[in-house]
Amino acid sequence: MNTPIIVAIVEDKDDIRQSLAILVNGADGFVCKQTYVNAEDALDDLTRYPVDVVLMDIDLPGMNGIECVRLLKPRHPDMQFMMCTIYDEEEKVFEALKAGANSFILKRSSPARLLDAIRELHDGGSPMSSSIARKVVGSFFNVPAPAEAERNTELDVLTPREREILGRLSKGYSHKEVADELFVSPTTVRKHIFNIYEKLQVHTKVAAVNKYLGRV
Amino acid sequence: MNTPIIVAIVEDKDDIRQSLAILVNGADGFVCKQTYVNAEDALDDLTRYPVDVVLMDIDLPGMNGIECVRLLKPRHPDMQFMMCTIYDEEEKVFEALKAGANSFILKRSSPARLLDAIRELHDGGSPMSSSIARKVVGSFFNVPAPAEAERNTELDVLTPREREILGRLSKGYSHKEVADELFVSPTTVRKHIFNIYEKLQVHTKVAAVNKYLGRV
DNA sequence: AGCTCAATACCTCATTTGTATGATTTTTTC
DNA sequence: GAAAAAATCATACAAATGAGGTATTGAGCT
Repeated sequence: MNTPIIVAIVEDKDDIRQSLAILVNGADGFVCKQTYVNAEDALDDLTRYPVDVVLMDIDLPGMNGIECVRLLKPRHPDMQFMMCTIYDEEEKVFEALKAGANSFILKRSSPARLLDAIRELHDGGSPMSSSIARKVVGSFFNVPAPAEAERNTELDVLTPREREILGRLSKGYSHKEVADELFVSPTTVRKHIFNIYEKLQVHTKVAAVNKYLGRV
Repeated sequence: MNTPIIVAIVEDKDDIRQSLAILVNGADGFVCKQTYVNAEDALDDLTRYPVDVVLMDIDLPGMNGIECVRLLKPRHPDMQFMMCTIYDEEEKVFEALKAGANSFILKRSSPARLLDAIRELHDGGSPMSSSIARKVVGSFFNVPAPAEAERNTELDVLTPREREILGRLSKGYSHKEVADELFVSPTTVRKHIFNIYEKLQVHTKVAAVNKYLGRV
């Protein structure tokens, strides 16, 4: 390794901060000489002496980690911020990303994964714990978030064919359009739809589609 | 051991497809019995026989992988799609995620990383190669709420009354039910709905509701 | 004072849809 | 191989819907 990646750590809990520092310093290609127990100290010091990567705890006494990033990022756009948190709270994730954080990982990640992540971050990537990535992807693109295992079990009572038809109804297709696309008679489609209504306990397309898209 | 994760592979190149299948089947807790050389076959078969996780190549002959996801995802919201690609092209990433893809990894990922990713995906995460995550994060605050802004402008052409009525349609109400609730005649409601259709350029309730709920 | 637009309301017509009943053929499952 | 489930199609009727046009009222703007 030629020049090592210079890392700073902002974390109020002594044991975690020291473990992280030991981990980073013990690994080849990484150096951590700057650690801070609060955001105010970090802000002051990192403004003057920037580093490559900052591991930033979110929940800090006084100013929180997100606010600290918001202030530091504009001053040193090249400095990469990796938010470290215990919980993948949705709001915090977005707030942090908007503030300019580049990466977001859960503290329960393995040491090896953490070091990988630091390197990826330094190389221009945005490593994220996958559960956090799900939130980002889901909300940003308005994708129906299935996530939970206990989602619409109601739809399980539908047959594959019924789901197929319902999928097309959800796009605003008429009976006839569905029939044409599936190469069956409109009567058949209507029969299927009728069966779907019975199973889902609804009486209109919109209501059925709402259930289908989990909008109930 | 618990139930294995059922995986399907859509990939036109024989060697890659077979390697992937061997990798998946060779690992503990994974099973892959369904592989497809094109999107059309996958679409047809997976509609009827859904699996847990689909590894989807983007560049396929005929229909591409993104289009395939767009069609399959609404039918089986629980099915998880992992896009596999060689390049991290920005547009494709967004397009795929908007289409409903849950995960996005580069083909050069290691076998171990791939298997990890499949498991994380199945557990509700959205594993992404960090270079791809960077693009997602980047656009996150570059373009402040693009989807919402776009959706809103479309709905802005509607009058408050029209939005009120559309909101009730989105709950599956009939003309008459809306009329009763708003204390106006059904004819009026129909006129409003007609105007809404004209403004939103649609011809059915479901299509209008889709626009209203930003599911276009 | 004149203009525009939203909201209200009615009429007509053709089409779509929801409901019901019944039947045949595949496919799945036991 | 029999039973159950799914998919197919037909006919029929009443209600809901989509597409046109027309008209009155009141609010807001110039």
